[in-house]
Amino acid sequence: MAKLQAAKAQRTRELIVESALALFRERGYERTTMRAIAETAGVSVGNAYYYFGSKEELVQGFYDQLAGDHVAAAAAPLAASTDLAERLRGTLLAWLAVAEPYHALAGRFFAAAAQPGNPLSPFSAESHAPREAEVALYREVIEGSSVRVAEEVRADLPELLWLYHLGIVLFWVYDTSADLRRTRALIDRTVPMVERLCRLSRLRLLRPLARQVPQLLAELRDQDPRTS
Amino acid sequence: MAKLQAAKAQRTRELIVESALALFRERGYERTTMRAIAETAGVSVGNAYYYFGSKEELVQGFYDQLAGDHVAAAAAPLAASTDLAERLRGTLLAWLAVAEPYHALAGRFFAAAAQPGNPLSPFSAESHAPREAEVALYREVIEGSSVRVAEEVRADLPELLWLYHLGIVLFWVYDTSADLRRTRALIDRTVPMVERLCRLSRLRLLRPLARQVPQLLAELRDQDPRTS
DNA sequence: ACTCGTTTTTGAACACGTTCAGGAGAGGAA
DNA sequence: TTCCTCTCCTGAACGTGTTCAAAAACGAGT
Repeated sequence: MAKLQAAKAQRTRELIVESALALFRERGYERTTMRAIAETAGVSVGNAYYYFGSKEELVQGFYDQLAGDHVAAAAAPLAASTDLAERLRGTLLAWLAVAEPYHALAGRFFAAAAQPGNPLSPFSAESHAPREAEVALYREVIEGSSVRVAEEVRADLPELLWLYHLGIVLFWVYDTSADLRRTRALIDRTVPMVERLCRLSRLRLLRPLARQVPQLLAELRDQDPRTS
Repeated sequence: MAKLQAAKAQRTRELIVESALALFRERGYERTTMRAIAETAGVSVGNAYYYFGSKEELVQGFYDQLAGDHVAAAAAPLAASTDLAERLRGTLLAWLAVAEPYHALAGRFFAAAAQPGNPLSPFSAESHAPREAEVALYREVIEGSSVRVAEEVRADLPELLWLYHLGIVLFWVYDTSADLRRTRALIDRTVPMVERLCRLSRLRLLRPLARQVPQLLAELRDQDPRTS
């Protein structure tokens, strides 16, 4: 059966990503060699390149894993409350916990992602899967809450929250404060603002503004070459 | 005389930077090898490494040259008007013209600079010289204008304008529109806003806000490891 | 069981950034 | 001139990311 072979290939692939991430965490990105990754995974260098086009492409595997871990870690806070602010805060803090071991690597990864057209960009076609996972998570954050948002923004709100999440991540990348105090402060300060914005979106006064949101998003989407 | 030797060394140094930049423009950063740079400059690879610690350090030379060219190119518009908006616009457009040949490289350079702690960051100690040249240029933009700004921000305004300049540059890096139409539009749209802010800074009503500016700048300065 | 095409794996080879032990040359002191 | 020292320069060698031709493993059809 072809199933068995495919499963073994999948396992090899995972083994390589796992080895890479472990070594990255241990020694950092630059000081981890492809030879070391291959050896740790018990495969040849060439085999690693069969699955991943480059060393940087291994980071894509990191994104996938991180998104998965985030969804799993957010389950507890999401089960605990229907208050939008609490759900949002819990989800962001869950990400912080999950990403913590990679904080030292984040600068290197972010720098690569910052390059226009780089596949590691969270907006790239290559990042489609983890991006959709995150957006779906934020959809869950909203839909499981007691807040009702304006019709005009409902469809786009999950994506907007994900962009907000990206903003927090950007701050986190540069945050060298002990125990990420400054990032936590940013979350605590901004989550209530976001929640209030969601609530107020239904106010008649703000409807015209709300109506502009999808347009703005559409315009932004035209700028980068993301497929989805 | 030691002067002669030093002059020759300086010339070699320049030769290497010039060769590097020419090749970077021609083939891009990655596809330019240190061997090619050395050969074009007529020196050995080791000699290039005598002057520059790494390939990336050559980019520092690019910053220096760019800042110098920018100051030179801004002289004409600065001589032509005392209107702050025109002076600012002229200075920004001069930068656009000077930087144009490097637009394709900018993404790569920016990505490196985005890495926390990277010497290529415009805020780093290593970028001190070009940063000061740019800040001085914006001081000239203000002081040669007819606008009088509030006492509270006068000292910091050149640096603030430089930060505004950096914002434009960031946009420019990602701008793929024909003839940089979108960046030009951004300049045209924001220059009047900046000018108005400068004028209004003397309004009694805005003084308390103006007073917070130096504090905010000081706080920001604490965040990054820049020396000056 | 044999064959054939496909997927997976190997490891040597290559190109490039970087290092280093040492050589060449200039300037100053005797 | 001769010697010393310091700056400038050389090119071979090393480590690392990446490629590639060939082998091995696998699955399906006969």
